[in-house]
Amino acid sequence: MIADITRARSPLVTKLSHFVPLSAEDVRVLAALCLNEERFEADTDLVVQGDVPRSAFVLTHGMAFRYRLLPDGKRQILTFMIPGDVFGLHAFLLRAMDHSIGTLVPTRLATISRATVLDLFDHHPRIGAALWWCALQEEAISRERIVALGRRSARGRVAYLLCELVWRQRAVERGEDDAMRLPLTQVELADTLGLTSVHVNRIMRGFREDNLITLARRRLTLLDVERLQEIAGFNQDYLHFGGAPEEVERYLDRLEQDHAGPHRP
Amino acid sequence: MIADITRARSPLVTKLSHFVPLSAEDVRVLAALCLNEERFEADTDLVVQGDVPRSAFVLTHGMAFRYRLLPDGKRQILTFMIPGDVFGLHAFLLRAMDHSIGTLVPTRLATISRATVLDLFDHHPRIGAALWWCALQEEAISRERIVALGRRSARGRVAYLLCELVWRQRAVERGEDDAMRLPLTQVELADTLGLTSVHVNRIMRGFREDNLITLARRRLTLLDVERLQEIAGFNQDYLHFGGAPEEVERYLDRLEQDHAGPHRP
DNA sequence: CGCCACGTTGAATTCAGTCAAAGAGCGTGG
DNA sequence: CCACGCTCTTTGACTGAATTCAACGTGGCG
Repeated sequence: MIADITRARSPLVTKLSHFVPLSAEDVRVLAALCLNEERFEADTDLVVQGDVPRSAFVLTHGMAFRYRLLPDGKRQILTFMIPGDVFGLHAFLLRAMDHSIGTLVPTRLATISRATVLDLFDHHPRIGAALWWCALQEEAISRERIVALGRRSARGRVAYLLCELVWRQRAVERGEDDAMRLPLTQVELADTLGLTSVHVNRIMRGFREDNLITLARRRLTLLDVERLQEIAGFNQDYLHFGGAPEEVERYLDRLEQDHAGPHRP
Repeated sequence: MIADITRARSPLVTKLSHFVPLSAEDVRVLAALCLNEERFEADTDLVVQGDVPRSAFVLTHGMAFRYRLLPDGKRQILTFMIPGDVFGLHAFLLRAMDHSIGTLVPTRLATISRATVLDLFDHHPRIGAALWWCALQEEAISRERIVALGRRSARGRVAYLLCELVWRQRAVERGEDDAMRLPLTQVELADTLGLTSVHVNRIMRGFREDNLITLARRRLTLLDVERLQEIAGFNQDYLHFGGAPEEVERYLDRLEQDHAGPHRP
């Protein structure tokens, strides 16, 4: 039974495990969360600027992105969401979304009701901590994006984005470490990095000519991660994959025990 | 007594009140939080990249900024913190800070221990909600920065930053609506907006020549907010000052009552 | 008074954007 | 099966916004 769950380990579980070690019970609870998936086609808006946020979601398959449309028609892509990413955990406090979320490819979401979110925080401290952690990581990713847009060259920005996506992918998927599906057009890369698609194209060509990447049929492979990270000034520390400090571990153990009584009588 | 507290209304209370209506009790609790201030000089690092985060802080006086230093010596300023801003609420989950925080002017902080943070969330639901809200606002500010850096012209970026700072200031301070202390050098503005200080200088001169701003002895006044917002494509909605949806209000009322028993027997 | 950090200005340079057109890949339907 | 049309990619020539470099002001403070 446990073996089954482990084999079928969802991206969510894999990701959260990087932050906080989860109990078998936690894994079971998380697996249950993802049972009711809803499917969406590619190029569909999941959430639109101005909507009232309702529940939280886990992205279980596919890929999506947050974006803002400006009055003059320009678009800025804020972040990409890959399997295992959670969003809208506390957004229900807001009156209106300040950005939209759209799919890049056919995508599946599991909805988490507000009640479930509150229950997770109340009764599953390790999951609660891990979810907080996801929020922290997302903030860190935003900060890194600001750094990239503010102070990196166009080449550096492209290299940085490729590195980030591959590192995040690594954290939720077994197997191929330096390759991934990249269902992004050059227009989308440009709208993410504050560049034009023409310029992105020239930079990608450069990378291909220098044997740093291959990109065929929407598959990206980083041939020389070292060199790319150097170009990007990339350091994966900001993703904070690497567990909690001792102190937090101890704290969570204590909470776990406090809950053990009522929950396993 | 209550009148006294109201008169001395701290920036923190003023800011949180924009999000969730606070009870007199809440105001008292928040006032108590800010009693033990620690003072720091200008140009001092409060937190350094790599530090293990320990507790949370409220900035009560002065001004600070989050920043990242890059290997090549460049600096990117991430956000500015003004009185009433809270930081580090959940950062203690992390092993290491991925950025630093420094003061711009003499600044005072009140420390909130981890235990206090947890107590606030457990026993003062309205404060807890308001603090969550602060986190949401901060995320929204980061997203807006990404939009500015990615898709706005240099002129638009400068205008946007001035608007944001003045709007945030308005939310914590009575009186002058379109003016504020701006203790930033042009180098700092440049490091915030992904520009060079030379270019920032030329843009500010332009704004002055067009009678859009005055800037004398570190005091900034926006003479034509409308026009500046137009240049920036600025819309204050992303700051989410404006209260919670009905639904959340009702939910908080319920929680409040649940807590009324144990706390006021 | 004179230092020093910050602000201001000009001229040359460059990185990235704009515009325009051609090529490649892919699904669809004749 | 191939031709068509669509979207995305690629390429070149030109333009322009912002940077770089370098010098000169200036105002606050010891």
